[in-house]
Amino acid sequence: MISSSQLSQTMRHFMDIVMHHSMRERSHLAKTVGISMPQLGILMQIHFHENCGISDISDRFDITNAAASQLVDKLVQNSLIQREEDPHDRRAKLLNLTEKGKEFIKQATERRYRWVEDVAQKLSTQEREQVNEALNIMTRAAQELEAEPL
Amino acid sequence: MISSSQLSQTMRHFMDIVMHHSMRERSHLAKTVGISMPQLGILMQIHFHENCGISDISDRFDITNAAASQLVDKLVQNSLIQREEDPHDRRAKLLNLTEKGKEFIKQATERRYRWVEDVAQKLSTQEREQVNEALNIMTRAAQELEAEPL
DNA sequence: GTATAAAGTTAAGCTCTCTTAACTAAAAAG
DNA sequence: CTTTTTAGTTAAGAGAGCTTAACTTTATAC
Repeated sequence: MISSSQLSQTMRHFMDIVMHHSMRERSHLAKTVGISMPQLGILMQIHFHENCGISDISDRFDITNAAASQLVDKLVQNSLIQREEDPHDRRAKLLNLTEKGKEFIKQATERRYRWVEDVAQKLSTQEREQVNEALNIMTRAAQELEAEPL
Repeated sequence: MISSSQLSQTMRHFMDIVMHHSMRERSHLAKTVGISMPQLGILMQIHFHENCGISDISDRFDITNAAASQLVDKLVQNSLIQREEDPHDRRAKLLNLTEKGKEFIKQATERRYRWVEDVAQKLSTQEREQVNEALNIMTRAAQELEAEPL
């Protein structure tokens, strides 16, 4: 029987590899499209959390509202996101990806997709089955955790 | 039977979550210790590739040798890494973590460890077994891929 | 053995991020 | 209805990263 901490070890190892690879992709991508890493971070945040506001961003990245506002402004000027007034609270803003922004995220994801495809290619049919099931289990667990109160 | 692209989809989804979480941890960590994100990236790179040189870093992050040299210098001044001459090629440098640097990486990993522990906690015994096996398969595949010629 | 290439460093200057401080406007509280 | 929070913006300035350009030192090529 496997312990919870043994599994953590395995996960940690795998995550290290994923992170190491993703970071490279990420900086390379940002560079080719002429967008900075902080801006890319915000773009991803908006991708994950639609209709989020400036404060959500400053919270997430641990920066001031002023900084968040300025970075968001650059993305707006780049037509990657749109910033509209929240009808329910006219102080707040609703940030969302534009079509161009969605296209960008799609391209970004495609890049990583290629690496993932390569990894999947190295597996046997049976292994794929196994891995697929396991990842679904983990994804569900991670999402449940995310949904819990902080 | 599962297709290779179906599996990729699952992997991609999982990776998104891992990335999203890791990025938060990473920037938060960098901030609390007073180190910049680019510097943290280099620290991780040296952690993964011992005895690497300045050029390896400029290649990896797609920056000039000058930039890499300057960033490395800050880490050296911070006693997080050491920079010594390569005895086999006296132009080159061998970059490695100091004890302080290793301790830092350890702490950094511990932080993520906690999240991973939480995810593992949500699984049943049987699921853990399953996930563990699958991650080992993926890790092996990813490492084989990494070892191949670029 | 001279010429060329490679590995790193240093300095000057540009750009970007981020902070503080002062501000506007809307919502909540009293 | 006035006061106080809350959400966000703007401007000025400090600090960090990164680039180009000029340079040193060591290895490689002819």
